[in-house]
Amino acid sequence: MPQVDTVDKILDAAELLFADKGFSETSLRMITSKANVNLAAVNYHFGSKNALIQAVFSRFLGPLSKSMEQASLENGWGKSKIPSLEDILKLYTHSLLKLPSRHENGVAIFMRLMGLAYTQSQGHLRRYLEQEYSKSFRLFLELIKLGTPELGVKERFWRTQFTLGSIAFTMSSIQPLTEILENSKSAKGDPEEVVNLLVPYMVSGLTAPPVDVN
Amino acid sequence: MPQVDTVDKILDAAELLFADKGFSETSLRMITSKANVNLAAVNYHFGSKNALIQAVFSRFLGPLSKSMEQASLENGWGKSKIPSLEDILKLYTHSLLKLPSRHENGVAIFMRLMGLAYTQSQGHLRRYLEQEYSKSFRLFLELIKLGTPELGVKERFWRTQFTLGSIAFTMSSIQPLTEILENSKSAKGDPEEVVNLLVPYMVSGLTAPPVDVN
DNA sequence: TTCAATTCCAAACGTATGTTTAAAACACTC
DNA sequence: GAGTGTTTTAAACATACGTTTGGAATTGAA
Repeated sequence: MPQVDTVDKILDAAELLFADKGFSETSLRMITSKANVNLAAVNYHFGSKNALIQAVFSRFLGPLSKSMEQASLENGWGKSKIPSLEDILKLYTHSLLKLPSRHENGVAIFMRLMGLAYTQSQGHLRRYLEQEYSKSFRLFLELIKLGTPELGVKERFWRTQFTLGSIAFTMSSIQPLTEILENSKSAKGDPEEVVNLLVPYMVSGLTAPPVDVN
Repeated sequence: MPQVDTVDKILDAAELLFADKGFSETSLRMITSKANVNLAAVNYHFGSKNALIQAVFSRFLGPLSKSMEQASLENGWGKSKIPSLEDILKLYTHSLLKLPSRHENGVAIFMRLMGLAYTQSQGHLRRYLEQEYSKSFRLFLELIKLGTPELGVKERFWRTQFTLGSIAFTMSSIQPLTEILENSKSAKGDPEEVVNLLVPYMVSGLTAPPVDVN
C-alpha cells in the first residue's frame, strides 16, 4: 500500500485548485506541490492531466448520479406518479447538499466544478461527461418534462437552459457581485440557505405562463 | 495609416477565439494567424495579452454601457418614476440585441464573453471591469431594486445572482444541452427569440413570493 | 526627394508547461 | 532475507507560450 494514498492526495489538491483557478490555469506542479507529492505521480497514477480532470469529476459525480437515480426510483416517479416540479428540484439540490466531501464547503466546490465543466470548453471533459453521465442527465430532463406539462418543447428547452444557468453560475462565481456588495452582508450565504432561495426561484421561472404556443 | 487597420483585425479575431475557447486556451499565435497579422503585432499595439483581452471587452462594453445608461435616463426612471421589472429587463436585453457587431451572431459572442469574464478567474479582467464599469453595474442593481420592492436585501441579492446566471449561461454554453437534444430542433433559436423567452422567465423568478422575511 | 516616425516582420529569448526516463526506495511474498 | 512487483524520485525532454529585439518596410510631411 502506498504511503497514505497518493491518489487521494492528488485528487484532493486538484479538486480545490481546479475549482479555484480553472483547469488550464492550474498546473501539475501546483497540484503536486500542494499535495506534497512528486510531480511524476500524476502521470504515473492517472496517465495525463486530462485523465486527472476526469477522475476529479468521477469521484463526486459517480456517487451523486447514483444517489439521484436511486432516489427518484424509490419515490416511484414516472408517468403514473407525476412529481411536482418543486419535489424534483428539491430532490436534486438536496442530493447535492448531502454529498460527502473532504473539504469544508465541499458543495460549493462541486458546484463550481460543474459550472466550469459547463463553461470552460474542455472538449475531452465534455465528451467524457456526456458518455458517462448522459443517462442521469436524460433522467433529469425527463423529470423536468413531467413537472412542466404545460410547456411546449422549445420553451421547455430554453427554460431548462436558463435554470441550469442559474445553478451553475450561482456557485461558479461568488466573487464579483460579492465584492461589490460586500458591506451588505448578503454574500457568503451557506450553501443550504442559498439552495433554499434557489428552488422557489427556479420553480417560479419554469412554471411561468407560457409565452409561446407550441 | 496602417494597412487596413491591424488593430481591428486583431480585435475581431481575438473576440471570436476568446468566445470559442476561453482566454488561457487561446494563444497569441492563434489570434495573429487568424487575423493574418504578425505575431509581434499584439504586443506592439496592445502591450500584452492581458491588455488585448481588456481591449476586446472595452470595444463592446463601452458603447453598451453608454446606451444603457442613456436609455434609462431618457425614460426618466428613478424613485419618482418607478419602472416595472419587465421594462427594465427589456431595456437591457434589447440594448444588447441592438449592439452593432462585426460578426454574424455577434450578440451570442458578446454574451459568451460576459459569461467568461464572470466565470474564468482572470484577476486582471475582473479588476479592470470593476474599475471601468462598476457605475453601470450599480445602476442595473439599483433598477432591479426599484423593480422588486417586496424583496429583502438578501433575497434580492441572490435572485439577482440567479438572474445574471441565466443570462450569462444561456448564451455562453449552447453546446451540451443542444447536442443531447439536437434532433428536437429546439436548439439554435435566434437571439431575439431566446431573449423573448428569457425575459418572462426572469421576471417570474424575480417576482416570486419571497421565502425569507428580512 | 528627403527625412523622421510609425508600423511590420522574422527571429530569437526566457520561461513554464505536460510528459518521459531510469534509477532508487519501498512493500510484500516465499 | 532474497527476489519481485509497485511506487517514488530527481532529472531531463520536447514543446508551446508571451514577450523582446533589431532591422526592414511603409507612411506622411517638408
